[in-house]
Amino acid sequence: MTDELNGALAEPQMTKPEETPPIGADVVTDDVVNAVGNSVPGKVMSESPPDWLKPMEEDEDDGGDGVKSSEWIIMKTNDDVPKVKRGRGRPRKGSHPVCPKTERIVPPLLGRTRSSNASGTAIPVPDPAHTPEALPRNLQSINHNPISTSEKPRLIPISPAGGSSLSTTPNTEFHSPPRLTRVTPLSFDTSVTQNFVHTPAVKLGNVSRQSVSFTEPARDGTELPLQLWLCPPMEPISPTKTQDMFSDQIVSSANFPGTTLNGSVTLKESLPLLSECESCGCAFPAQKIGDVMCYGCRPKYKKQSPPNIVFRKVGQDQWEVGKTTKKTKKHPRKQVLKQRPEHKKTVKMDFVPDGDDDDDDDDDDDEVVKKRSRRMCQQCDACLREDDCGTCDFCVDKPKFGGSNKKKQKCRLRQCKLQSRLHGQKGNIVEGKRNPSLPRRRRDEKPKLKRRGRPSKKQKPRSNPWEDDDEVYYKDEDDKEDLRRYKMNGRRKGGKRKWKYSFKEEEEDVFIEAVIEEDGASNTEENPDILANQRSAMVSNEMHSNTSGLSAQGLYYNMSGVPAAPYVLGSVPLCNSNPAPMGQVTSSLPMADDGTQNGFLQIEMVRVGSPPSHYTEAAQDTEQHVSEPLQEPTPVITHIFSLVGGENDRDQGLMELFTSLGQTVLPAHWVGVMSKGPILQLLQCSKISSMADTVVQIEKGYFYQVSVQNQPLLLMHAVYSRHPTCLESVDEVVSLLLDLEGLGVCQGYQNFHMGSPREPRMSVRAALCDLLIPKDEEQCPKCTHAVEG
DNA sequence: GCCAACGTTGGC
DNA sequence: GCCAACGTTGGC
Repeated sequence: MTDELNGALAEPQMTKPEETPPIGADVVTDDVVNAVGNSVPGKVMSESPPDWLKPMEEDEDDGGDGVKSSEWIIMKTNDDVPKVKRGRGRPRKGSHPVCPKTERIVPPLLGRTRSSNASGTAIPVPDPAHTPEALPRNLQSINHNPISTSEKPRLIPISPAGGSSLSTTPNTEFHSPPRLTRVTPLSFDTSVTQNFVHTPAVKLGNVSRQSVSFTEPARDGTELPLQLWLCPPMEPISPTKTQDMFSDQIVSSANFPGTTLNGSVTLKESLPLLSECESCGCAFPAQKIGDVMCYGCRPKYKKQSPPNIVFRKVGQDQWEVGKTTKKTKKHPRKQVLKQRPEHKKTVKMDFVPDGDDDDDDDDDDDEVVKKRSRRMCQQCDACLREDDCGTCDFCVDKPKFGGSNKKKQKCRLRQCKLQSRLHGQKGNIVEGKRNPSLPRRRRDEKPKLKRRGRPSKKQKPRSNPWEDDDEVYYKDEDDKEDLRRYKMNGRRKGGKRKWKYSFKEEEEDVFIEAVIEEDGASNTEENPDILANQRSAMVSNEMHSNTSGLSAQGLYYNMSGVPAAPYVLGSVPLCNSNPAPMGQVTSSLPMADDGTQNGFLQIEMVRVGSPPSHYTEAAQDTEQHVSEPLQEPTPVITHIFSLVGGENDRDQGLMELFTSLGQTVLPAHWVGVMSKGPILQLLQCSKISSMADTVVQIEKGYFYQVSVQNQPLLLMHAVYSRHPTCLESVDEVVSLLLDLEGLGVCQGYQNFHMGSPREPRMSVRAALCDLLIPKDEEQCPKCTHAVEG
């Protein structure tokens, strides 16, 4: 996934459509000689495979299992006071005590779901807000077939020779990131939930963009398009309520450490819901006022299962149930209650002495007890996720996905966001209060006889960590080249700016979270409490079912501006897990090029249906920390503001037009982007728009070009005749956009002569396809004739 | 400091 | 014994 992003980002600069090779997994090319010459590429792009070609809905097991009682174990201290302590060891699936699993994700045909229905005596206490019934959307489509999930995992179909993971093969569908099926652990605000109906990604997520033809924007009964239309670009729809919630340090209701949209960012403000554990000193996500201990240290009296084990002390730390006592091999004092009633009545205690315990190694025990849970906050959606994505590098490394198990790491989508976040702040946390998820060898720790970790051997040179992904995802040289180009942008050798990507998933959206780290030159970094070196961008998902154009293009447009220097302004939502090119755009934010903000990227993720926020001030604040607002579900839109200077690409006229467009209410979901060239691009970012794949590029001299799915609209197209040759004013631009909104994309025709009968039949287009046709038509005359011919 | 690699551990 | 993945190590 990341690599696909990389590839999308790797485009060094904006190119004209005819120069842009088709990008997308659902695109096939046909070597049809183009008779028009230069104005039309020699390849005809086809539409995405129709829905009937796509794989069946992914499987899902019952998903109804709840907390395992063994996860919460009865502790006994020397005082004979039973305590409840969370079990050590690898967290078992479906065992989260706070937020019982309600759904799970199974990568299509990839996810192997381990049995998670082990008997447990604890009765999960489902949060009503977490139950599927509370979901604002229908979960029927994401129910999984338990039969299928019991199958052994299938190997990831490697891209065929000569084809990259981006290329179009039916198998690439199987690479598609899993559609999120898990219920967000966040508390649903009813009003907010209702607002989600504005989100096309939610309501119409599975609707093929090509099959949706709207004669009016709000066919689904929501007022989304109108509302968005009325929402000026200067006011991105952003949860002001969230801002208010974070405006002070009062922990309100969210379960998650949210991110603040506020400008000033201190450590606590950047993680406004983090509190400091009184027990271990670690930062932890407070759930309510008064939470003083982290999840691991907090007693779980309310959650404990009824005791069903009789303990008998047989040693200093050994507690026995039944006949045998199995001592731990390596860590006699680091024992975990292990309930295996069926065959081994062995109990190992997760022994956490209380304050009166005479064990002089309390600290060790505490540390050990938390070891296994250090990496999990147990509350974020990543921790709650139970299935591997099957596509990240760690998943690919897994043997079940055909990997070599070198990395032995958890799926990226399942890696705790909080811990990841804290990890990024460890430098700002004073010693002694650092995050316990960050293991550190003690100075006085004796080296073990047998060294762990990587053996001291010469490794093959590895330029950077992404190289591994390179090997995984990019099977042809073109893609590798893309990746290399991305690397140049993404992680400069000079070290001034570095991009890090992590996966993020919320609701049906799976994102790549891009974090830019400034290695210097940031005065905000001098403040240890300011996390100015991290700026998050919710970039995109759908790395595998990337589409022909706009998804990648949108990515490119946005991200390329960061290291390169265009003026990337506006919100470009990048798609959700549905195979649509783009997500939903609610607004755009043109910003003046401010030299004082040189070098910063500012990004804000905006939710559809949320009240608008006011950007004017925030945009001026270079310390604004923006990232995923975990406290609310359904992130759909991001704002990416590049403040990088770009004098070379400055074109006064285009900039003026760009600025004017930013001050104008453009037709819904159209976003202006200034890119290198300079080229002013107008993107239709709504995936449900018939113009989802359409880009209008205005170059110097205001000449413009329309491209659809990376193919230029032929100059003979009637659209050009209806508008002036140059779009010099906002009115002309808007007029064009409105005109385009009345059009749809030609669906092409199915070529029944292609491939074997077993292969999916792809739609292709005639060489001179009109691309844009009236909405009520499916094919342009050329494609119609091609069928008849 | 990051991270690939891998020993190791817990769950099953 | 297998699997998942945590924690550690050392190369870079």
